[in-house]
Amino acid sequence: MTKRNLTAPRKLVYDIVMQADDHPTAADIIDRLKSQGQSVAYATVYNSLRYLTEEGLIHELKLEGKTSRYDGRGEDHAHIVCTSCGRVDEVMVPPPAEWLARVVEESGYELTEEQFIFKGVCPACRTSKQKN
Amino acid sequence: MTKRNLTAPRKLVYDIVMQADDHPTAADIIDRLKSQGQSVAYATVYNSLRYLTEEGLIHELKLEGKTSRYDGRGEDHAHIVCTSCGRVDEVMVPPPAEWLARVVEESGYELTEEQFIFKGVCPACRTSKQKN
DNA sequence: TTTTAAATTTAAACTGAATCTAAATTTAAA
DNA sequence: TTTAAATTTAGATTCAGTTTAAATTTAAAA
Repeated sequence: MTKRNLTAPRKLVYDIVMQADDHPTAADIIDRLKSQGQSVAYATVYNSLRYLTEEGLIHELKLEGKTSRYDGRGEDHAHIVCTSCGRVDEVMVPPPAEWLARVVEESGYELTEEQFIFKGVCPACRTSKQKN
Repeated sequence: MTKRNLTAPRKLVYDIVMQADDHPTAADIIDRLKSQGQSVAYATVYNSLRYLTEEGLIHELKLEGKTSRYDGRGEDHAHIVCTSCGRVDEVMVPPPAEWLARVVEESGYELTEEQFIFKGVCPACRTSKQKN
């Protein structure tokens, strides 16, 4: 009758995401649970990820492809994806508040979320390519 | 032996995207081709969309869900999605160049593309909801 | 406590967007 | 022409994610 919150499987999933220093997919999370000897059903992982995202405990990222990735860092922030090696980095420079204000003004929307994705070539790939 | 460019099916797909004033999915494009009496294979539409995207003639948008949408407007620009009705609007206020410069500086990446997605509640949904 | 009903977890089937394959076709240039 | 590379096609395949219905767990009332 009462909504439950951080149930056991949800906590397991949450801990995996928080411990990760990359941006794991649902499949990654299942793998890591398995290698810890934990068994959580496929659908439960997805349900848990949806729950955790709705609660704002983690963030869902739609970067390349159809697979969502998850990020446990507290504050919302932009990401940058290397188109050459697929590496994902955090962008810790926040967007200017003034720009956001203008977007709200111009669109008439009430903003609830922003998702900023940059794409480019990371330093390592740039040097390894030398030319162009 | 030579790379072909705007082949017949690619042109058909391109025209559909350019004529659209919404952001059609691949399935939308196939429907519109059919209703014009044109027949283009499913895979060809995807191949054409990939080609057109790589050439920079159109833009691929990953908004909600797993389905890509396509946009024929020339300049790259941000989008805003209504979480209530699903409506998608263009955001014509460009991000401050100074912010982008700082992102380049901080990340060390060479930027090739930006994808900015705002989410929120559109004016129509806000008024229809009245409260909160 | 015990009972009850709602919420959650589970395994397995299903969905649907996108990719892959191999064959057929088209095209550019020799 | 002839040839070889590029493209199109239909259909099979993949795979992330959702749905289903049954089993389980839980909170709170009795």
